[in-house]
Amino acid sequence: MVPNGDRPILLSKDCPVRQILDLVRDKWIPPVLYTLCSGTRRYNDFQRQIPGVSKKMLTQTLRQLESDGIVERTVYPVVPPKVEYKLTPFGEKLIEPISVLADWAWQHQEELKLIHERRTSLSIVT
Amino acid sequence: MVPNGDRPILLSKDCPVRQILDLVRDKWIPPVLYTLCSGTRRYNDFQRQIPGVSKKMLTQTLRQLESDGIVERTVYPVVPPKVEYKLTPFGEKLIEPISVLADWAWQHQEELKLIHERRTSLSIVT
DNA sequence: CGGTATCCGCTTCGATACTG
DNA sequence: CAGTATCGAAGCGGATACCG
Repeated sequence: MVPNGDRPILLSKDCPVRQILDLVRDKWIPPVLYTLCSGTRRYNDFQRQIPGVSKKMLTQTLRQLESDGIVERTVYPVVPPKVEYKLTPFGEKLIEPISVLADWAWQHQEELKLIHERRTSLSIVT
Repeated sequence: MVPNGDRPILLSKDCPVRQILDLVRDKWIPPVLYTLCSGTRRYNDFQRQIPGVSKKMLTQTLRQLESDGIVERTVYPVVPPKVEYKLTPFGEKLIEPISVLADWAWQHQEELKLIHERRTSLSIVT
């Protein structure tokens, strides 16, 4: 982030920082990754553990992560259908830096709480 | 991120992780913070250094960051107008974890590049 | 120079209904 | 159980014009 050295700009589509931020920008990707941290999950597990996610968005997110090589999808040919999702090795590596962000957030939750409260109180006025 | 211990869920609005992710989700916040890393900046500096940002979004982003206590805005009563922006102490602290994310992205740019290329080639097909 | 104001397209996302 | 299909509202964000 800090412009040490002579790295290219953060803003072009070719910039890796831009690319990882784009991953995080996806509303449901962090919740899904979080759910997958502790192991293999089934479709319904996500629906129960992630409050407010619709089937549409859940499927869309899982498909995206699958085609990104972050999540592996396994279909068992049984009735009723059984589908399992788990992190790929790359997916597990991706957890690391996000964890750092998460840890920092927990350590500074008081400041973040202030920001959030100020934002919501403003949006009520407007 | 990793659900070690018995931390509350990442998904509620009260969760600090959710809150910092919401900051990063804002399209123009990372570019603006990046620009501010190396010191005080004026309005026009952002417009020149951040390709593609409109005045509307730039102003909106700066106002947001100001009311969040992340950026400090100083107006000099001169003609022509002169306005300076800089990070607050909290803003500078906020740079740390994002830097970690950025460093990770640079170290894994090959994998990220693959993801990005796959995504864009798919969107052309669709 | 450093903004506001307005219009509007486009994506995002939630709700609902249906399926193998 | 694990999806797919369709619709429509909301709002993000770009373009343009104007202002103190």
